[in-house]
Amino acid sequence: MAEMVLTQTEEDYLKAVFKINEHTPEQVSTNAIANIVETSAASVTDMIKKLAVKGLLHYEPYKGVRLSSQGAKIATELVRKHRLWETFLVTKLGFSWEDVHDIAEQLEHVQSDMLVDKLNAYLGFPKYDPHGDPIPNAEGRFTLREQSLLSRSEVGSKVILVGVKKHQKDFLKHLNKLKISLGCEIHIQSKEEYDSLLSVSIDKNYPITLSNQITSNLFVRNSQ
Amino acid sequence: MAEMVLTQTEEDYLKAVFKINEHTPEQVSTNAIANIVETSAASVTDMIKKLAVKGLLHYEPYKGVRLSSQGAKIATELVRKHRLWETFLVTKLGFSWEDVHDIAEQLEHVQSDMLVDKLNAYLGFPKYDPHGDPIPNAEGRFTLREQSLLSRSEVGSKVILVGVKKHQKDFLKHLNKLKISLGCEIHIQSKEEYDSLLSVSIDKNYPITLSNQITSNLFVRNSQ
DNA sequence: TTTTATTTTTAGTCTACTCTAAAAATCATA
DNA sequence: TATGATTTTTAGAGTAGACTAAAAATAAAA
Repeated sequence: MAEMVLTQTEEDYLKAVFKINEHTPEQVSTNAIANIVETSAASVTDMIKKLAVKGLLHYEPYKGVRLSSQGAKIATELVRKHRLWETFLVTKLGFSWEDVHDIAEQLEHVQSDMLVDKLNAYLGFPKYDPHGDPIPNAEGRFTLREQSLLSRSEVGSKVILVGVKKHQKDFLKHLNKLKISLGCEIHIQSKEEYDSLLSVSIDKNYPITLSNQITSNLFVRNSQ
Repeated sequence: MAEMVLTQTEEDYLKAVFKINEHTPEQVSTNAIANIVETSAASVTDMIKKLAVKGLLHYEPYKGVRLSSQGAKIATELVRKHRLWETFLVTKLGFSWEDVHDIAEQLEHVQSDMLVDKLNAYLGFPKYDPHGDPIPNAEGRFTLREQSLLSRSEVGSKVILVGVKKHQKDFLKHLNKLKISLGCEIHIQSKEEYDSLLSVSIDKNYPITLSNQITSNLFVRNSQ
């Protein structure tokens, strides 16, 4: 299987299928893809037929699609590039984590294996991107880690923020305002059973109150 | 004049006109553009009409085109991005100067003013790229410098290599082999009048002989 | 199980960019 | 200045990707 050259659009479709599959391991529906690539269902049908012919995904009319192994490989490579570029933008250029997505979305389509290798080395072979998402290695394997939601943590425990579930700009900016960033220590002081409000101390500062909308979108691990 | 969003193809055409204009300040012919963007003359006619309607270049049928001030601004910005990225690839990622063109050709189309600003700052506001070409500043102005061709230098003089006229891979690789790189000192030992062969010493090393094909493509300045 | 609602696909069309072939204009040469 | 060569433009058509509207299939509700 030689190197297949895809258009930017084709790559975007493959990545969309991959992204949906991260959450639900079932067949991916036409509409789900249409929502992500922001186009009509009819356009999606056209494109997935084309990609199926190229052998990048398996397609059953009215049933949805699944990535083929080759399609998954390409999609994973795109995720790898996206997350490496996000890491570059934050750690080297000084971008804030809420500003890097759209730029990485463009950079990930640049074609050059040597570029990816050298960028990876330059960044020190990072395992996670600025949002705590794992960066697949050149073979497409992810480094997974123990993680759970802050909303599930026990009162009295101390945890470390290792990732965020949502990547929306306003969510990330809100975290900035609260001085919550990757790697910070969160000490859970108390929990209100009725509405799940959590009183927490961030990096030993004066306690603040977090809603469930926040705590159910923060991935943490135990502070050993 | 609000921010005009152009397709990658439109940007490539503008840059082609700009590039041709660097050498000849006349009207740019349809065929000259076709050669650079590697397409047919008919396609070029279509596209330049479109760009003329958008006010990015002045077009007289059968006479050729000139960039409008707005078109020149966009083309200059592309050159700026291209040369900043080339600088990044060489100085930060460790690429060799003959390998960066194609990658920069892709990177230059990434849209983000903030990215360009931060990249520029990260690189330390470079004035010249890895080939010695001047990097326009945010206002589109170039820093020009005293430079002449090595082939015109006098016997006995010492000069510094500040740029290359050709960017072909094989030419640059040949310079690598000869240990000729930007900033090196060239001492002209002797010159053969008949065929213009130059005997030169690079960085005080044992003299080597350079043909006119080499020396007429190297920009130098006097070693004060 | 039939009816209704939703999802997906087909059909036809549009825009951006490309091409080849032929016509028109310009340039070069006798 | 006429004639041939070259360049440029026009005309017609193809591909990629998108759209809307309508038809077909599936899922949900009565």
